[in-house]
Formats: sequence, structure tokens, C-alpha cells
Amino acid sequence: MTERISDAEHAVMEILWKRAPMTATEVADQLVHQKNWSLQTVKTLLSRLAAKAVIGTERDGRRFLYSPVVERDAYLTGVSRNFVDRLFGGKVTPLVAHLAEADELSADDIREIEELLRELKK
Amino acid sequence: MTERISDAEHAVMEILWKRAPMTATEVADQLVHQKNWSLQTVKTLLSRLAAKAVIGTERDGRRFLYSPVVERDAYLTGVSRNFVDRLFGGKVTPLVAHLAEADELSADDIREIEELLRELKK
DNA sequence: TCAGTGAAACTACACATGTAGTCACAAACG
DNA sequence: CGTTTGTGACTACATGTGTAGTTTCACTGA
Repeated sequence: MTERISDAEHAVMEILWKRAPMTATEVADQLVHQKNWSLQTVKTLLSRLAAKAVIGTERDGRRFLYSPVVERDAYLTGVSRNFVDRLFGGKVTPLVAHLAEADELSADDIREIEELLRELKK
Repeated sequence: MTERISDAEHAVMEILWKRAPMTATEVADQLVHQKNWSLQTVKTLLSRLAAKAVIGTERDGRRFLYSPVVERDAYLTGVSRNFVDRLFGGKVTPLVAHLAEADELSADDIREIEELLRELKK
């Protein structure tokens, strides 16, 4: 079971998943704008993620370089599974059915998914 | 934006979505077994849900009857949308693709979803 | 060498959440 | 009528989370 990642922490992860390793300041630069957070906030989040061993640190002189330990794909899988389990009894079909009923699926989406499924069967 | 419902609160909602209205004791009866919670815990959760106006209360003598105000479908839609937005850029296809790659989709699932999509296009 | 500066570490604090215990009060029962 | 009992209301408390401020310390440039 992957460690729980909170919403704010997730935003930090997304930055690191795009490019790593990065220094705290580099990560913060992006979030200060996107989220209007202070540098300190970002540093706290980085510390918490490091404490959870979701990201790793590597000393670079007097600074740290941070990189994800958990890969985005693995994380997505865990979270998705959890989501589908909790809300749709572990079955993906009801999820898709629900999204469709709620008009969250456009005709294009449907075509795309059909195409994808066709590929999968090969 | 629907009020945020926590994990424990969600368990209570599932009970009420199955049958409503119910008294606190009735709801608790189920959760005491399923989750090993105490009666008080369930009552606290009911209060918090009522405070958030996610469930409604109706006086019945000296007790309350609780019923969902937010319907399960609406809730699922909100949560799903949020989920897909945050993790898959708002597109369902990548979600399905991801589940497929992570081997979370069986051949049966794929057939079911294809069937569903065929229906949708009518 | 000494002051400034930038980085991490430590501290803070309110609100959410999981998980209850205790209190007060009205109804029911003897 | 007085006592038990079931209920909601209020209180509690540790941990997580969002959002920082403060301290300390090592390097760097004058």
C-alpha cells in the first residue's frame, strides 16, 4: 500500500513527476505561481513527502535535490484502484456507465475508448 | 460544489443511500458490525453529515430520522469528475487506458464496456 | 574575517478526521 | 412519582493537512 498523498502534496508530486531532480526553490518557483503558495509551504510539503519516503533526497552541496521515489504510474494505479473499489464496487464498467449517464462522455470520448479497447484485444 | 465527505462519513452515506430514513441506532447497527465502530462514533458522523447538510434530519418523537439530501448519483458524479480532472486531465480515455495497462481490466470487463458503449451510441 | 544570504530544520496553529466518552433530558416502566 | 434507559448534544483528543513564521548554520563576496 502506497503512502497516502494529500491534495497539496499531490501538486508537488506533479511538478517532480514532470522533471526531476529539482531543488526546493525550483519546485516552489512553479507552485508559488500556480497555487499562490509561499516558499515555506512548498518546503514543508517536500519535507512531509520525504518523511513518507514518497520522494527521495540527494545532497547537492548545501541544498537538496528531490526526486520521486514512487512513479506516477504506480501511484495512479493505486489511487484508481482504491477509487473504483470504494465507489464502484471494484468494477470499472459501472464507473464508465456512470460517467456516460452523467454526460461526462462525449461522442469523441466514446470513439476513443472503443478504439483503445479494440487495441487492447489484440 | 458538493461538500467534501470523508471516508468514514462515506460509509455512513452508503448505509443511508440503501435505505432511508433511518434512526441513528439503525444506521449504527450495521456499521458496528461492518466497521467495528461504536455507537457514539456513528452518531458523531451523522451529526457532522447533518452539519454539512449532506443528510437531512426529521424529528420523530425524541429521535431523529436521517435521510440523504445529496443523492448517490450526484455525489458519484462530483467525485468522479474531480478524480478524473485531478489525475487524468479531465479525460476519461487516459483513465481507462491506465486501468487497462495496469491489468485492472479483464477480458470480460472489456467486453462489458464495449457493449455499454455500443448501447450508448444508439 | 565578518556580515549577508539562502537553505534546511524546527515550530506554529487552525481546521478536518477518526474515534470515542460524558452529560442532560425526555419517555417509559414499575 | 421516581428510576432507568435511550437519544441527541457537547466534549475530547491524537493525528493529518493547509499554510506558514522563525531559527540556525554554512557558504560567499567585500
